[in-house]
Formats: sequence, structure tokens, C-alpha cells
Amino acid sequence: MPAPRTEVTEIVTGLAMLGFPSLRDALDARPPELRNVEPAHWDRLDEVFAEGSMDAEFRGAWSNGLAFLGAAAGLRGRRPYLIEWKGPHRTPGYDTVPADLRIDHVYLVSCKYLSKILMNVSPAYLFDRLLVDRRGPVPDWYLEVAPDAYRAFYRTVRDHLGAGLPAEVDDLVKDQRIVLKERLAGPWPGKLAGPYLEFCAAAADASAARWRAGLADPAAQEEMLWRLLRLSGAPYFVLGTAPDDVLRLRIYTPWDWRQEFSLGSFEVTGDAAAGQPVVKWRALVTPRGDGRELPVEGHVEIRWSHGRFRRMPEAKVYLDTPHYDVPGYSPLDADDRLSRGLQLDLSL
DNA sequence: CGGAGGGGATGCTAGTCGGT
DNA sequence: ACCGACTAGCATCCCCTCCG
Repeated sequence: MPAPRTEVTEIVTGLAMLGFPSLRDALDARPPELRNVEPAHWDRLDEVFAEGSMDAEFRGAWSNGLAFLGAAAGLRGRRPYLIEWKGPHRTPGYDTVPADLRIDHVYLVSCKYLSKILMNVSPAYLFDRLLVDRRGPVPDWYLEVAPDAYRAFYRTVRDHLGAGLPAEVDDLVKDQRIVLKERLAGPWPGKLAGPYLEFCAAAADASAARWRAGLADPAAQEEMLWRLLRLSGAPYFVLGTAPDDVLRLRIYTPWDWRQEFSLGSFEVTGDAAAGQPVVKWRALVTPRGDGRELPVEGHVEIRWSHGRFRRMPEAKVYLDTPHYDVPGYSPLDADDRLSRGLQLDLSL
């Protein structure tokens, strides 16, 4: 069962597009146009709504759905005949568009909690395979790119913790990893903090070098930026909520992007100052017919999954540029301003 | 507030095993 | 040798909290 918050956000966003006079009416109707929502989901929604503990989420999702119903680039006031909720299941195959709702078979909508996290993937998939082929060898990334630094750091840890651990990090087995994770919970002990930072710097630099190696030509850089920003072959919409903010974006396709922008540069560097292995990325984008360069930047944290030394490292990709300043992310209300005549009265 | 880290969920994959 | 069914393990995806 997904977190109630996710369910509230996604289902209520869809509900609001169906034009009910109020959320209460919509919840009571349990409209059949909203597919894949089971009775248990409706029951839980009723329960959470009655409790009132998630009023902010309800309000945000409701206003997002209404905005999409009225938006020029969205439904322009046309009540959909079908809203498919992706539901608690992960979509099979390669998930290019992170869509939680599909409206009338064509409009793809992703309902996000406002977040700077773009994706969380395996390091080899990002740095070696450039987000192209998910399937591939699954190395322990730290051993793959910074074996000497990783082994040296492990030996320092082992010497600090004492007996019961193998001589080399390569020989750790599952139970030992669990023990390591538990004994290393919390801040690094003073004697390990310095060596850890050294290892972080080595892993970050090596990861950046690996990434750069695949990004030699401009075409590869441009495609990399598109994939990082999750541009997809089909346009889609992001309707985000936060306690007191909303984010409503239309996400360009590469085709849209090319018509408005060109890529000046894409740079990747290890971040020695961070408290974990971090690789920074930065693109300079030039709008066509206008000389001002727009920076887009973010960073990638490389981190153990499920605790220190426990599972394979994964790569968490962050966007540091505000969403509204990203070339290729177009605010829904900007589209509305372009076609003012289509604005509808949405007061309830 | 956001960087650092935690951990549940899901479904892929590499095993095993019996049958052909 | 190959195939399909089945399954345990775990890589990856996703969302969460904690704390300075």
C-alpha cells in the first residue's frame, strides 16, 4: 500500500478534473471515469478526508486538478471521459515518463510532491550508460571507479572496529554488511571522518571522469541533458504540491526543446567540499534568437542504499535550478497567458 | 530548510529443478 | 541440452525522516 499522501495527491488531482462542484461531491460520487481506483482506495480517502490530517494535500491536489481542467495547454474546460490512475504499481518496462495519471488516453500527468530530486538510479546506468540502457552489468560502483580509495577506506574502518571483519571490502558477506551498517550508524567516528571525506573526493572525481568520457561530443551532451531533465518523446505535465506552494509545468519533448534552445556546454565536476560523494553538473543553454545564456545545474549524490556498506551504491540526481527557470519546463499559467481568450470561470 | 541518510516496495534476474 | 515453472534474493525505485 502506497503512502496515504501519495494516494491523496494523485487521486484527488484526477478527481478535480471531472468538474464536480466540490471535493465532497466528488468523493461521494466515486466516478467511474476514474479507473483503477478500488473501493479500498475510496474508503481510505474518505477516512483521511474525515480526519482532516491532510487538508493541505487535498487542497493542493484539488486546485492542481482544477487548474489543469481549465488550462489552455490542458483540458480547456472539457470534462475528460477517462482518467487512468497508474495506481500503486510500478509501470512495467522503461519508465521514461513518470506519469501517475493518463487522461483521455493522451494527457500524461505526473503528480509530484514538490521535490528537487529528479531521479534515483544505479550509478552505472547514469555515468556509464548515460540513462540509455537500464540493463547492464551491475558493479559495486565504489569498487568500479575508486577501488584503491574504497579498499583503503574500508581497511581504516576495519582497523577501527576490530575483529570479525574480512581483510578486504571485496570479501564482505551479507551478515557482515549488516553488522557494519549497524555499528556505523550515526555520525562517522572522529577517526573515520577524515578518511571518509578522502574516499568521497576520490569516488566523486572518478565518477565525474567516467561520466565525462561518455559526453565528449555535443550531441551526447544534449541528449544527456534531455534525459536528466526527463524530457520524453511525448509531452507531459507535472502537477506538484507542497504545504503552501504549487508547481504546474508542461514538460517539452526534445523536438520542442530544439525549436527554442540550443546547448552551449555541459560540464561535470567532482565536488570535493561535499560530505558524501557528489558530482556536480552544469549546462549552459542559449535560447534561439536571444544571446542570454541560461544556466541549468544540479548535482548527483552517490550513496549506499540501505545504510553504510550495506547494499549497492545508487545515484540520486538533484536539480538545483528552480523548476520555473529550466529551459524545457513551461509553467502552465504561461501557456494560459498566451491564449487568454480561452480562460474559463472556475469558481465553484 | 535542505543535505544526509534510511528503508519499504516492487519486480527483475539468476538460481534450481524436474520434465522432455 | 534445452525448456518452463517456480522462487529467493536483491537492485532499483520511490518516498520518507532526521538533524545541524
